Amino acid sequence: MYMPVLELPPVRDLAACCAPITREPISEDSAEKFARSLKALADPARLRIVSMVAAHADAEACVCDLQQPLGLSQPTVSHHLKVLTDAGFLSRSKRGTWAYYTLVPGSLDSIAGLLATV
Amino acid sequence: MYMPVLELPPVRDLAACCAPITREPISEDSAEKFARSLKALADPARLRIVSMVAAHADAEACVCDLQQPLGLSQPTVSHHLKVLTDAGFLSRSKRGTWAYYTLVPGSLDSIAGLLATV
DNA sequence: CCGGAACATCGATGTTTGTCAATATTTATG
DNA sequence: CATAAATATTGACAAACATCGATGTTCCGG
Repeated sequence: MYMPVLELPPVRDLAACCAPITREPISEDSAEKFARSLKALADPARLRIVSMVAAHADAEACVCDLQQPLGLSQPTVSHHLKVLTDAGFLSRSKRGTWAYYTLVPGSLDSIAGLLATV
Repeated sequence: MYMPVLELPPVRDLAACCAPITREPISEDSAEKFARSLKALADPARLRIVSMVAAHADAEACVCDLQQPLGLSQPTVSHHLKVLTDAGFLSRSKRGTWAYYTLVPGSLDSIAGLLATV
């Protein structure tokens, strides 16, 4: 009594050069999303903004606070703040004529955590 | 290459809107370097490459291994591998006609660690 | 209600980047 | 040495991006 031979899946030619896969790599979709988050951080001005916000008491800063040390125009600073906010790293609250930006708690950590799983 | 505006505006009135600084934000230089590293990772194809390399037995893969699942041309895959290698995330070793890429141990972790200090 | 202050949005511009086709380079093999 | 295979490099091009000046918008004080 013997088992029927199982048909082999249409595997690609593994013979030549490469080691087998030991686990699934991240999906195309996850890569896309993760890349979007990293892109939001991958700019010197934006990294400094995040750092400056974190360096403030209350982890809070307004545009007027950032413009001069960054050496960038006000529209450019606003642009970067929007990118960081859209990506979920900062949140905006307006009080009077000022707009205060604060770090979203855990947002940086979650990126750091994702890096470990890549 | 375009330069940000260099001239510093006259000292602004600090009185008005903002909380004091509790620690020094990262330097312009560190921001520049860190951004370069993040930029190298901030691309869907490159994240998938890193993941695919890590997913291989021996954490090693050759170009031929990556091209088809990525759905990109061979020159494009080589380009991404070069970016990741120059940034210190992958290392290359050639054996015969094949080029094997492996993860540089700790390189991802060090980026994750830097994120915490921003 | 008017002027000014803080910030956002828009439009334009030069730069960087991701991609591919074509070509060069390197290595093994006949 | 000639050929083929795997990879790298080059050149070109369109899309994305960072930046700024000009302009809109919102809010406060007189």
